[in-house]
Amino acid sequence: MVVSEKTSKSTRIQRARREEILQAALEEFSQHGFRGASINKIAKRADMSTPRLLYHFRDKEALYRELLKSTLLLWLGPLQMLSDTDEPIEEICAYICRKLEMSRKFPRQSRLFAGEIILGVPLGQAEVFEPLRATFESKIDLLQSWMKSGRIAPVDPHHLIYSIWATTQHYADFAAQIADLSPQKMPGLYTQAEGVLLPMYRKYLAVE
Amino acid sequence: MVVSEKTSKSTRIQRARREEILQAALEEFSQHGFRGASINKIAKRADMSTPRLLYHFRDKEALYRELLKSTLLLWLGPLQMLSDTDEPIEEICAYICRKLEMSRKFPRQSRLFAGEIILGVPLGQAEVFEPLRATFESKIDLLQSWMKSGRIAPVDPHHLIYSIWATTQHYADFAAQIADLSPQKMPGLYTQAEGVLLPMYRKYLAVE
DNA sequence: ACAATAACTGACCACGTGATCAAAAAAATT
DNA sequence: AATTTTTTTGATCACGTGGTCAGTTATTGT
Repeated sequence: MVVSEKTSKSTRIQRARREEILQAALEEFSQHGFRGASINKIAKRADMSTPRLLYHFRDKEALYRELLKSTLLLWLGPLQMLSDTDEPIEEICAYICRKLEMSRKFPRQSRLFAGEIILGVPLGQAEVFEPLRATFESKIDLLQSWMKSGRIAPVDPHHLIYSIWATTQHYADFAAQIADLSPQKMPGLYTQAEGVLLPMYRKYLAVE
Repeated sequence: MVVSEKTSKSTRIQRARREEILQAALEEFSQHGFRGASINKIAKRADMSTPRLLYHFRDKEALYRELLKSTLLLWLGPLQMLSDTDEPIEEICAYICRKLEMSRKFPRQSRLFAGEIILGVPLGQAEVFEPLRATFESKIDLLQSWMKSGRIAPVDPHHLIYSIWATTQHYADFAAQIADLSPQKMPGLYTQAEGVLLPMYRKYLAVE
């Protein structure tokens, strides 16, 4: 029987193999994008034959889709944690820190996500962004409420979030460039980044 | 005779065909990265046969390399224009505007460049960043001189530039995401972006 | 222990890939 | 007009791609 049909019962051996495959797939897809990646090479990386891989995942797209799904969840985590508080500026700073930590800890996932958006859309773009939309819009509302009550400076909330995404993800997505141009080596970079970004947003959002 | 050998004499027909090919190649490479792109499809896009394309460019890599070279030059332009002045903050704001305009006018080039850095490095990364390094470091020096003379607030100049790159390029590279999440449609977005970014950097760099 | 099912293998397929080459057509040079 | 050189074509190549399938081995529940 084919794996994907009986969704409920999944053997531990299934879970194990799938995990190995996903690990290898993350490496390949994040390095070459959907079209540039090869399931043969993914199989080789996971130390198994291609048919064996295809026994656990129906096809290339199913594998990619699953990987992207979990990545999106990971990506969304820090944003979901953003919640109402008395000190919204510190809450936003905490969000920035979480995003920076994501870049540091999961650079491949960040690049996979970036690749999916930058490169042409292999699977329907709506499907990818749909779960993001709801969370995003609720947080936009939250920011606006903070602005209306005068707890942070009034700023276009959409672009505020875009700029936070941009600056934080940049350290994972463009790591190669940054590594080449920075005198400091990678570990210290993230502390420096915090040192620049946090004061910037504190100043920007402070209401005098 | 093969085209690439006689570098000096290039027929007008050569220039014309090469331009057509480069145009099609930009489309393909920016959408799928180096490995994901196909010279057959590039040829089809340029409305010619594959051998014909390969008569004008030795191989896939030569085509990609040339495209990337000109893209890097384009990318570098705005940075090179950054020069010493009495009002360094306005100079930096002008740089931000130039970068935003690049994102608006040349999104495919921006994505090509991003793809080259994010995805694994097909050609030597050093080769790509080498011409960037010199300009970058000289501008770092310029920023530091402004800080020492107290004309802008003292901030890590490297990360300052990274953040500008990130926020401005983001609008081209992640256009799909932004288009999906923004209520406003594309033309107005860049004006809004300016409205957010310029005040932010003005506040951040202002010396009270 | 034994049947049933899950997990895996090796051979194989059609197709797209990047690339080559001899020969023909078109342009440029004389 | 004749000749050389540039440009283009069609056929062809070896190879890697995503994917299938019949048959074999391992694992599981009874």
